[in-house]
Amino acid sequence: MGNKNISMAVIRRLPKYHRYLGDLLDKDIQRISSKELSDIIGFTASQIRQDLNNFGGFGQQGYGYNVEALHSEIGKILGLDRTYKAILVGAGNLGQAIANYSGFRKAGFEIKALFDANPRMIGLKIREFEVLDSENIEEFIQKNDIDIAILCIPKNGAQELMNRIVKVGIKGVWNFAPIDLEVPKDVIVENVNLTESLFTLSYLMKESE
Amino acid sequence: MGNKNISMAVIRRLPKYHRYLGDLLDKDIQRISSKELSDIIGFTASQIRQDLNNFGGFGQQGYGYNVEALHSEIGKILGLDRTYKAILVGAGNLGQAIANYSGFRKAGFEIKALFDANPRMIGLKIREFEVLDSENIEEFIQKNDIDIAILCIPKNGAQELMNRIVKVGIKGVWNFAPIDLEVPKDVIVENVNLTESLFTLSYLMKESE
DNA sequence: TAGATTGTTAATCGATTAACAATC
DNA sequence: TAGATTGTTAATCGATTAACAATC
Repeated sequence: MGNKNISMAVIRRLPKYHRYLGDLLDKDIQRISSKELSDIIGFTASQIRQDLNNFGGFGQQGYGYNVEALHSEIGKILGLDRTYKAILVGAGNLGQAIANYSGFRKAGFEIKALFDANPRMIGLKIREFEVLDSENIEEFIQKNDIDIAILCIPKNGAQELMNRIVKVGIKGVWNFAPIDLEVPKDVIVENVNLTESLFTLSYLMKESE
Repeated sequence: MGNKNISMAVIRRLPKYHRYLGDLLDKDIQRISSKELSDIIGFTASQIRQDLNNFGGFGQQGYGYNVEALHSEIGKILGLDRTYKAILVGAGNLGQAIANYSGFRKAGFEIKALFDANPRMIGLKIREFEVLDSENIEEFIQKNDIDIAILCIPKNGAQELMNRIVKVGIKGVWNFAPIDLEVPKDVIVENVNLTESLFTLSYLMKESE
């Protein structure tokens, strides 16, 4: 188990630090102060220093932070230095888009297979994958030591599928189904709820009129 | 301009209330107390009552809340009772998935056209849409009174496109490009950053080991 | 009426910001 | 060394939770 209790607010800022530091690296910028980073990322310098100091003293007084070192450290904190084996369930439009999404492999998530319950999808070739029958998902997970499932399925049946795959050892889920899944506490679920995002946009647009 | 200052934390819970109330409605449940809702949605009863009371006294002492009325009220608060005209830019895998996504029309967002800059995409038929040339985007926005743009494009060029469409009156953006866009303060941007979500999953999985 | 549950105020908790001594 | 900027403690701000009078 990891560090002291890091709040969710801090955790969700980490990928942003990583992205901005990557941008700086692309521009061959070698050092940056919390003040300068504040100017481009939009968090206060104080918050940036607090956030980083949850994980270690990465800076140097009078100098600031070394961009490359900090980028690499945050990468490690995010776990980008290891790999996970994943399967994707639900090979519809969204599933195919995610399967084609390359940012994935970069984060160390290797998709090993695509599954679908629809007979018309099974056997189809998508990218390097043949779509497999969801019936056989437990067997595949066990044989191939899969850690993660990406769920791009409708909410109906999602919890049942979840129960099945958790039973055979799935430890993390990237969930695009619009449902809050119940899982044992050692299983991590990260939700991407497009409808909630869209409704938020709707609210804010209404408010800004 | 809308109500008193509602915090982002509250706003992001509203779509969840709406979804759970919709589920209850489907089950023909007519009334619910903040305590019962707390049990299924996972927020405290106190928080639920605080949240709702930002917008009005929708409950009744000794009774609770009428599910149908509350669902409808939150729908109105979210702006689901009006429609917006939208275009989608970037007709790649993700763009096509979004264009096929029906939750959309339900939220009152009507996609009027798909745009792409890639000559090989232009002219393709996707669903009921022919993919149009991004070159002509300003003209289309003005002629058709478009309010919203859905951006499913790479980060390179995203800011430039943003500048162009803001100039001709776009008021909201659902942004899937992994970049924080600069916009005038009366333009709303709602980001969906898949990489940030994935990195968060990566972090949490590492931590739970 | 008695019981239930809201709406709302007050208390607590946690996150953000400010300040500054330490130190490169 | 003098100047800059961190790491960290203290102060502030905001969000969540608790409590309870109002009332259906």
